[in-house]
Amino acid sequence: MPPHRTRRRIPEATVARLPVYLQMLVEQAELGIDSISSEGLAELAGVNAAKVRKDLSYLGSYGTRGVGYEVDYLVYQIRRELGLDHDWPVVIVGAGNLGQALAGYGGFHERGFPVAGIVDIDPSKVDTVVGGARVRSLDDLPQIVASKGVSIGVIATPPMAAQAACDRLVKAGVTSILNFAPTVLSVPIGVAVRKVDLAVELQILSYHEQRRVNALQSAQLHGVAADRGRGASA
Amino acid sequence: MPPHRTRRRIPEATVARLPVYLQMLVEQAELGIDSISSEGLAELAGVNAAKVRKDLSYLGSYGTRGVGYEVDYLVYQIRRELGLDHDWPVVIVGAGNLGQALAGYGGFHERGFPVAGIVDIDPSKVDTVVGGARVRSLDDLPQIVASKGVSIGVIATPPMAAQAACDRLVKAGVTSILNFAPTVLSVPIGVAVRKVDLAVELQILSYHEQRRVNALQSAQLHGVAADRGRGASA
DNA sequence: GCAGCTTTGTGAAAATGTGCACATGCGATC
DNA sequence: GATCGCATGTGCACATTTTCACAAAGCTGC
Repeated sequence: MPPHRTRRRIPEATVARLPVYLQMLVEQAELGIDSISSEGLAELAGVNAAKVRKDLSYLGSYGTRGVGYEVDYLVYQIRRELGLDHDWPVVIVGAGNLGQALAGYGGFHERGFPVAGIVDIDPSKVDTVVGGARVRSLDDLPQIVASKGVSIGVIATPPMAAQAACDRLVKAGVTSILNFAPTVLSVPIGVAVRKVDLAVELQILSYHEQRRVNALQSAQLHGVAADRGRGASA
Repeated sequence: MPPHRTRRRIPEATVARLPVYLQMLVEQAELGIDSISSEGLAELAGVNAAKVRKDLSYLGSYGTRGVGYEVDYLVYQIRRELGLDHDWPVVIVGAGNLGQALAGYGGFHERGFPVAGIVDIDPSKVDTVVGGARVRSLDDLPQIVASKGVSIGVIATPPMAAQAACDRLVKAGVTSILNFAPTVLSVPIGVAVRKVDLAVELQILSYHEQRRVNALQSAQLHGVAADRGRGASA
């Protein structure tokens, strides 16, 4: 048997939930729990138990019927599947408000994504120290990426500069990008991009607030009491 | 006809894309463009043209066949549907790294979400000034929410404190929550929650990096040249 | 007013994701 | 070592989302 066969592809929706399971499992492990049922994990993760079982079944049959899953082993398997059995250094482009907060955010290193460097195009920011890291010039990007083996870049620039930052990251050899700028990036095929847009999140909430208001008005008009709204959505 | 009939429900996937369209449309408007086709908008937003048309069709028939959509009018309609025809003040709980960055991030106010206040439980942080706002005590939360008409809360606390922060927000009358802590919040029915977990985003990218590596190894083993990887995903 | 070109709006099909329900298999107990 | 209870793993039906393909409709020029 080959040491690591390329397994059947895992559905994207499942990939997005695995990190949440992982988080919960690690917490349980720290509490000394060594076995957990799909139902227990489902409750912690805020999803349906059947979904947990189906998700985990993509990894293989790692549960024991009548018992549940061994926490440590599951942690190991999810980590392996997500490629978290080693660190992935990241480089941050943009040392503004957000970039500095990210660089100073301990959670990155703690969860396997040490900050290999933070760069900015503005010479007045270069050599200042934020979150324990010295800001370096954008021109040092290729050198940082190559020497530290970085494959993930984080864009925390103003929107206008995001595409340029992206291009330089890609040219330097980065193959995955986390984009905080409210911009659609264009990248060559083979480069993965994920976008986090804080304003978009708020606007989605705004939509739900708006509906709530409309529903209330409508209920008053028609003398109805209901509006169950929407429950929590992870 | 009532002034604003409660329209057919818009699919969640569409709601999540409308803010992106809006962003692109506003940019086009600023460039002086006053008409755009579904194909043009699709390219800007990084999606498929059919999807744009279907998404917009949930708002109503606001396009002109053979011509396209009038940018200004579409901006108006999307804004109205998302409830962005007025501001939604937000309150931030947690004045750590992230909370401070969020308070100082101009994009919120600019896009209709002024920061009505930032609170922290730590007395040593209270009364310090971050991003132009004075940090206030967590105990002032009800007063801030009531006086400023806040309905959206942002949680930027450490994970351990997130559920407590959430409970206090809900008790103060907040009905939508944006959670940056890596925790699953439990809220009463009718309260909307969205979660942004930076580490989760990185872990999803890690999965794709991992697959890339596996695919490369596998290709080498079998003498194959391919690995088209995954293109950009918004 | 009609022909031709363009682009919307939308049924219908395909793909993806979710949740139920239950057969299967494992451990415990006697 | 046979029986029982319990939780996994999965087939299947249903729901949601995406994509295709095309008729309907508007604008232009003759």
